[in-house]
Amino acid sequence: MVSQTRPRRRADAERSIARIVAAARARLTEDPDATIDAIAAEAGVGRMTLYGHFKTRADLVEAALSAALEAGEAVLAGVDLEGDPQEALDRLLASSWSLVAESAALLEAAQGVLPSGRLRELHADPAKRVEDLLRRGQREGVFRTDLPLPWLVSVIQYVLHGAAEQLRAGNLTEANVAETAVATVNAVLRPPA
Amino acid sequence: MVSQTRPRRRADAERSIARIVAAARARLTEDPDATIDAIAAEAGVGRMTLYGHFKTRADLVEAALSAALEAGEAVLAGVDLEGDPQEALDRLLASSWSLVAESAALLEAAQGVLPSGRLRELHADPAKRVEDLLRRGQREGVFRTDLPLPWLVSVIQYVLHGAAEQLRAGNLTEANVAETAVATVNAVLRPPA
DNA sequence: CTTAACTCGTATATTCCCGTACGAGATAAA
DNA sequence: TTTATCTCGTACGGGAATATACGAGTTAAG
Repeated sequence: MVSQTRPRRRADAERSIARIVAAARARLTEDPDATIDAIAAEAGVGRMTLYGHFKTRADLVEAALSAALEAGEAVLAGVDLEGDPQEALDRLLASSWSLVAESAALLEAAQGVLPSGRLRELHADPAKRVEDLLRRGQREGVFRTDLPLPWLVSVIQYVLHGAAEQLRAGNLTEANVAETAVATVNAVLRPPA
Repeated sequence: MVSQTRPRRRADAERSIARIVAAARARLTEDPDATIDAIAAEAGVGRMTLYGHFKTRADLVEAALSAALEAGEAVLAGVDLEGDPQEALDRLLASSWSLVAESAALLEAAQGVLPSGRLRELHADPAKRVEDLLRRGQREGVFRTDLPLPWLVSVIQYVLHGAAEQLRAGNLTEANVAETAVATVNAVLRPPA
């Protein structure tokens, strides 16, 4: 998964990096412009330690985004995408909606600091998995075919991102946010009358 | 419409202000963190001239947001919202989707610099108009009632904002963006089977 | 135990942006 | 034409954030 360029790395360094990346994911998700200071503080490490592992801000953002996408991949890999596409999508969203929402937020955070090519490259694999499922659903007549596929994928992201936002704002609750998001996505994908 | 605190203001000042506000709307819509320099440059005016009319960044953002919302109000006021709610909404979106998308973007830009109370206050009127239409549609059985009304309003914003974004990215074209956005919104509001 | 790796504080350079001050020149309004 | 307003350049100060430099103390690994 992670590039193993340096064969020797001490255990505490490994731990620090993990905590920094976790902090970056958390912090950047709720504020795309979060300071390096803030991330270091949330990770419980000195700012200089952080710079020891990530020379530039872009490095850190990319690491956070990669970690989130890898986590997403791991979850997606564990979901059964066979059978009825509608139910498969429900399963997928139920188990990964928050991760997808996080990825979308990080993607936005990375928009400015990473070259757009690198961005698309990182995001290609997870997007493709959703895309394939939607395509199969379209073939089987379960999902609408009158709108561009990439648009449908984007709308799913917008909805999940929005759901996370409304949850933070207190307009949705932990109890109903997943249900609401899933119902909305299903409505978007349903073929028109 | 606009407060007339200063009875005497020269015509060229009036013109400058108009150009600055227009530039702010355009610039902030596509980059919420746009620099005052950039806005002044796009307005074709010196930075100091800008400061002559807007003492602080918040003032400028608020002016831009107000202008966009007023423009939206003007358009909304000209749309016939009576009759079948579904068709009324289609009319409304067709004639104002880009303005709503712009307002959403500016709203996001203003999130950090304006007190949230002032923000809600500015946004209350236009939002209410859409909300009323949706409510009427719900009563008449045209729109779904199983999801919270504020959520539906938010989703409309997300979709329109996303459509504008995809248009900028080149994934949608001028020709199909409105149609796509409207179809998506209709799908969201349609009662479930 | 010895070494190399890691942590982390302070200090500093740099950059970017906001906002203010001053003042000279251009222009609209009377 | 006279006057007040407006434009706009240059310059300055402050603040925040990124990134580097140096060095002393701490800790894992052999």
